[in-house]
Amino acid sequence: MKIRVAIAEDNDLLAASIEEKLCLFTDDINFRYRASNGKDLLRKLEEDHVVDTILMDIEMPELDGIKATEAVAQSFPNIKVIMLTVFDDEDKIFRAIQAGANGYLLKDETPDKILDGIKMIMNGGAPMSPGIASKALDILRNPERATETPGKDFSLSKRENEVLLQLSRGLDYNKISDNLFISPSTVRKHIENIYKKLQVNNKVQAIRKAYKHKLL
Amino acid sequence: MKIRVAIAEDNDLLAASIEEKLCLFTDDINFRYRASNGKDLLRKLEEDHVVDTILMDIEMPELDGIKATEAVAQSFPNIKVIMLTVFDDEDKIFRAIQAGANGYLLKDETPDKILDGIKMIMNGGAPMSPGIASKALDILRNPERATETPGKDFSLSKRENEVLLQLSRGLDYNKISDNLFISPSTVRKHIENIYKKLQVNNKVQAIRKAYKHKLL
DNA sequence: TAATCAATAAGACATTTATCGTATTTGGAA
DNA sequence: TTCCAAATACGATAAATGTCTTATTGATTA
Repeated sequence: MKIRVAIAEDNDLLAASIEEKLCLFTDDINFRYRASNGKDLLRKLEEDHVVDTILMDIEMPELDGIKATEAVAQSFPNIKVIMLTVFDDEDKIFRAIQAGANGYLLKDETPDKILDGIKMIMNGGAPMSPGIASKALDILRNPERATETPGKDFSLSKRENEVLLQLSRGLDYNKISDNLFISPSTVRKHIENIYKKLQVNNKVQAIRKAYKHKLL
Repeated sequence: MKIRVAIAEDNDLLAASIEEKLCLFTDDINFRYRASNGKDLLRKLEEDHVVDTILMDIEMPELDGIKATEAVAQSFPNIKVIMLTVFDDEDKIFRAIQAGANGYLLKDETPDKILDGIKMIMNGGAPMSPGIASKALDILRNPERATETPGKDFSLSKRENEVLLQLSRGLDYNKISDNLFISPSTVRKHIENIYKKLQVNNKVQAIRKAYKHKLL
């Protein structure tokens, strides 16, 4: 079966050229659609998420490739993301991988290398341009660098932390309000504020994020 | 302020005697109520959870002290539980502590020791009869023993595990159904079955339990 | 002193969840 | 081959949750 691919790239010419080259090169690939930015991509995925791999540019208006990758990994864990970009600095690589990218190729890669990458990623591999791979290893050698993500400060208030703790125990609003001696309305408001601060919109996501950032 | 105490004990005479002795002995204690079994206790707590400490017997009809302790720790994490019982075998001690008991006293303890225990527990201590304490240490010395709880087999099916994984990522039913290519109804049914098998009744509890037992 | 912020509380509304019951299909075990 | 568990699916209903708005109080700070 053909591998279904989508591409997120704001430069029309470049997107068309990649698409064209890949299609000329093989017929193992089924190009589903192209999005011109992260927001566009997410919108299209909501309608038609039946895609195996996304070629993702980093620099895009509206919503950049890293944030988009984060959203894709969150909502569609089955979809593999290959960053396809001109940037090769450690920071970008690191952040892309943290966001959930499964591969990282440079745009000057030849079409057959890109095709290899797509196939590799479908087999659970992690395609990377040579330069990228070694930088990735550099990052791995310095675990302090990798440890800088957690411990982020969302400045939850004391009360919010208490509520969060109770939330994480699986209690509902009423039980929490009983335990903290405040009204259910207040519990709701606290939770609403917690969601805003953590940028999530349900309990499980809040707890996950809190764990990840060592708030729990 | 007086310490509010409840007692769960199926033997009328014994319960009355403990209550009487403690009240005679001091006026630091405010006896709220007595329950004659675990179910009764939980019912009374639902109405009036404003209790600081519960003296809990292990052997009780309807719902035993260990299960009741589990339920209390789950729903009212603020309430401290002191097991007050004649059993001193390692297994009971271990399971009581696992269930969330904060102290473990033998029934032949003198009233003033019990009173000490109640005060100690309110200060974050862990009152234990001497024999119990050393057995508790024995258990701690054998971590394998302590590790026997997890890894329990809830025999979730393959599909149920997949659903559980998605649940743990904070996805809602629709997203999960998209990702697994099944209808939302089916996702709901799977989750219903997961809840039954894990004996929980919401997402967060399911995820907690799954983590605890290494299903995730 | 005025401006903020944390904590409290409530109402309204749409959406999501949790719990039932019921039913069909399918692959493997007895 | 019959039986069963697992996976699929739908409907109904009540409860819980998520989102928004508005408002009061007390503490802190600019």
